[in-house]
Amino acid sequence: MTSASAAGPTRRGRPPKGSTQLSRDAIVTATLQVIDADGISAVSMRTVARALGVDAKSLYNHVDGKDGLLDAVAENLLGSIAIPRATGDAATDLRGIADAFRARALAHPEAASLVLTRQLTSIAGLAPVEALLAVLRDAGCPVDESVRLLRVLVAAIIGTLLREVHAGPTFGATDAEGRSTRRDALERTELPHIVEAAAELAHYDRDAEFRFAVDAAIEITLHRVAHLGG
Amino acid sequence: MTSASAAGPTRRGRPPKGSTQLSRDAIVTATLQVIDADGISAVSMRTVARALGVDAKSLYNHVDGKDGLLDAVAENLLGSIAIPRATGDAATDLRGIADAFRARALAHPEAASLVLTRQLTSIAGLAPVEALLAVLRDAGCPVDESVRLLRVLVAAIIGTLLREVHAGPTFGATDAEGRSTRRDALERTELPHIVEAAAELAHYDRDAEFRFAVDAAIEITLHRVAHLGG
DNA sequence: ACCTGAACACCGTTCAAGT
DNA sequence: ACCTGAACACCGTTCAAGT
Repeated sequence: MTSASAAGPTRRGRPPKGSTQLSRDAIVTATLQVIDADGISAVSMRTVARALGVDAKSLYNHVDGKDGLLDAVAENLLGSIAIPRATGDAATDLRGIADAFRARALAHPEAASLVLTRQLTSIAGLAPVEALLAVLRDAGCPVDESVRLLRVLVAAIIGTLLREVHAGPTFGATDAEGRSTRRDALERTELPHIVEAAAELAHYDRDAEFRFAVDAAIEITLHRVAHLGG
Repeated sequence: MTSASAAGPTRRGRPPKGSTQLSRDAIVTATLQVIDADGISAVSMRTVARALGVDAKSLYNHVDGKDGLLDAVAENLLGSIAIPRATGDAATDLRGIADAFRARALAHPEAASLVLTRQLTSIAGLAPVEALLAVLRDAGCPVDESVRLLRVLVAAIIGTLLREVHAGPTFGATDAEGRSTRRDALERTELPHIVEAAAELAHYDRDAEFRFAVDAAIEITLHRVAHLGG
C-alpha cells in the first residue's frame, strides 16, 4: 500500500533528460514514414506514436487529433514542393510548376491522395498557387480571368494525378499481365465503344498522360490569355 | 442450467418469417442514407447494420467487408447516372454527360467523394465512359485519340467536382461571412499575387466554375478532333 | 443459405494525475 | 509544459454454432 517505488515500467511526467523531445515536425515525419511503409490505412495515433517510442496520447499536445495530423502531413508535402525559377515563357513555367507538383506527389504516392483530396484551409500550401498566379499575371491576364484559369489548371493536375496515384500497378504500363487482365474484363462488358477501345483503355502511360492533359490545359489557358491581354 | 428457453432477446439462425430479407441492395441503400444523414465518417458496419435492424456481421454475407461496401455504394451511384440521349452535336452531348455526372454527385455530396476517389475496377460504372467514347467516335475521332481526350475530360470533371464537393459552405457563393473570413486569411499571407486576387479567390460560383472548366476541356477536345478527323 | 454469440485485436479521445 | 494511466465508447473481422 505504500506509494509505487522505482519499478514502474514506463515513465510518467515530462521526459527525464534529452530523450529527443517530441515535436510537431517529428510527428509529421514519422507519419510520412508509416504511410510510405504500410499505406495510409496503417496510420493511427497508436502506430505513429509507436514509431516514435511514445504514448499515443502524447501526440495530442502537438497536433489536433488524427484529422489535424493528416492535415499537417498534407501541408508539409504541399509546402515542400520545389517550384522552379520562372523563365519568362509562360507555357514552360506553367509546365514546370505542374511537374514539380507531380514529382512531390509521386515521391510519396501513398500520401499523395491526402494532398489531392483534403480541403486545405491553411496558408501553408499556397506557394504553388502564388507561383501559378504570378505566371498568368505576368503573361498579361487580368486578375479574375487568372483565378478562373488557375482553377482549370489545378483541376486538370489534380484530376490526372488522382487517377495516376490510384491506378496502382494493375493499371500501369509496366505491368503487362495486369493490363491484359483488364483488357479482357473490358471486352466482356459488351459495351460497343468500350470493347472497340479496350486495348487503349487498358494501357496507361503515366508520363505521357500527364503531359497530354496538362499541355491541353495550358494550351487553352494561353489561348484565352492571348485573346484578352495581348 | 437447462438449455435456453424462449426468452432470448435476439434471434439466431435464419430469419423466422418474412422479416424483410437482407440483401445487397438494401445494404447499399441503407449505407447511402447513413452517409447522407451523418456523413461518410459515420459509416461503420455497425451503424449500417443498426439502420437495418440487423447484426453487423450479417452484412458479410452480402458484401465484401467495409471496403467492398463502399465500392458497392460508389458503383451504385455511378450506375444510376441518367445519361441524356445524344443530339448529334458533340459539344452539347459532352456537356450533357458531364452535367448528368455532376447532378448525381451533388445529389449525394457526402457520398460523391467515393465515386471521385475510389479506383473502380468493376464494370458497373462504365456507362458514362461508353457514352463519352460514343460521342468522340461519332465526331470522327480515332480510337486512340478518343481515349486520350476522354481522359482529359474525365480528369477535368473529377478535379472540378472534387473541389466543389470538398469546398463545403466556407467556400460557396452563398455564405458571405465565410467568404470574407477566407478573404482576410488570404490577405494575411503577404504573397503578393494572392493578396491581389484575394477577393476572386475567396469567391466560388459552383455552377459557373464547373461550366467554365468543362467547356474549356470540351473546347480543346473538339479543336483537336477537327484537326484530325474533319 | 443465412444469421448471430463469443471473441480478438484493434481504434480515437478525455481527463485527471503526475513530474 | 508536457507526458501517461485509467477509462470509455467505439471499431472490423473470424469462426463456430445455430436454425
